[in-house]
Amino acid sequence: MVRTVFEKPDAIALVAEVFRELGYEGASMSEITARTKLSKGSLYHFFPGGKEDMAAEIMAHIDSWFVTEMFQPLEEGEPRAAILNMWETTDSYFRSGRRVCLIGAFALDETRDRFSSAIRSYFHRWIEALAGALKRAGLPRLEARALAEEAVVGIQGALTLARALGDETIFGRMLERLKKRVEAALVR
Amino acid sequence: MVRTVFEKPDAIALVAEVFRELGYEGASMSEITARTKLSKGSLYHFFPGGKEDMAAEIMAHIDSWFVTEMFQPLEEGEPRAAILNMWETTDSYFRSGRRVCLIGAFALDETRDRFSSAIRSYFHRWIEALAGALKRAGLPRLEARALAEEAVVGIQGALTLARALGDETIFGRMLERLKKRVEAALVR
DNA sequence: GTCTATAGAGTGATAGAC
DNA sequence: GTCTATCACTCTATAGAC
Repeated sequence: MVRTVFEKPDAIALVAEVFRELGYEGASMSEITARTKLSKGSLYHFFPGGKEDMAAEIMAHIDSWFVTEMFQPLEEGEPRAAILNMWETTDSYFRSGRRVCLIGAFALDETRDRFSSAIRSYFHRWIEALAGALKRAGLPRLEARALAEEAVVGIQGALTLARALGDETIFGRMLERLKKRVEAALVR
Repeated sequence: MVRTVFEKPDAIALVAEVFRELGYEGASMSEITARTKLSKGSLYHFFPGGKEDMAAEIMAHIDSWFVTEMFQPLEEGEPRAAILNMWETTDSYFRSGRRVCLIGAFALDETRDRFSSAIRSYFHRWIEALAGALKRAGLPRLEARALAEEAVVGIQGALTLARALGDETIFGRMLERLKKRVEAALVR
């Protein structure tokens, strides 16, 4: 018997891609074992709470990645640099629109009630962090809030339409528009 | 025995609400029978192809509703009036953000491949119809395209965030912003 | 030998089809 | 209601690290 040893972070990343492609309900345990090559034994070893546990750990992992790479820089760093970093991070994380937002997808289907507080806090923090950076960069509070909301809405909407249209270019165009709008507001 | 006679359009509307709330995978046949009060016999009478047939018929029904109420007016009617009608229709159809876009939700999960051409054509026609109306209202072709794309992206993004944040106000704010932006472009 | 991680057959429940 | 397939999940056996 060949024994392949996995680490939990690897397991989280592998399972995350399956949820990302199939959604929570669509990702059956047998599909997860087939696609990840992790046996049920391994999966239940890493995630004793089963499927719900997997989804919760994956969301926590995504959330903490965004906190480190995007939210904390926006909250604490030099605002203009942090905002520029946000556009780049967003583009590369979502692979220019080819990768869906798992948390956004969970917000729309049956899963939403189970994970509602994690979903809410992720989007809330993103909007607040960006609004804070825009305010520190010189925008009035209300304008900063509105622009931040618009940016996160635009990113989510572009991800939906990129999938819906099978269009690889719409996400980049939308990001570019949002970036221009933010820059125009900051030089005024 | 009380025999309630349903018509197919009623069945479509009833089942649609279940899909809207639970997603395709989340809506099990037993949940559908429980929530719609339609027996399995009735369901298979109306939808011989089962669940997939239901989803296809529902999407076709939604699509044709949008064609009549929104796309054709945009394509053929007086453009400014049709655009104003679009904002109102959008707000009321999505119940100010409390109702999800079923076609957008289907675009994100496992369902996407099964219905990809219906999903693609719905969003494509929406963007093209709006872009056409904006062009007829006087905008240059490229600006009309960009603004139309931005509007549909914004609507989808706002629907996602309304769900994600449990916020009833974000959808209205976003619609208002999009409307203002379109009006500003048209008076320029 | 002990212990932990893995493999995967086996469980009852429930799915969708008819 | 009945059917079979598949669901999420359990459990035992065992491979490999020490």
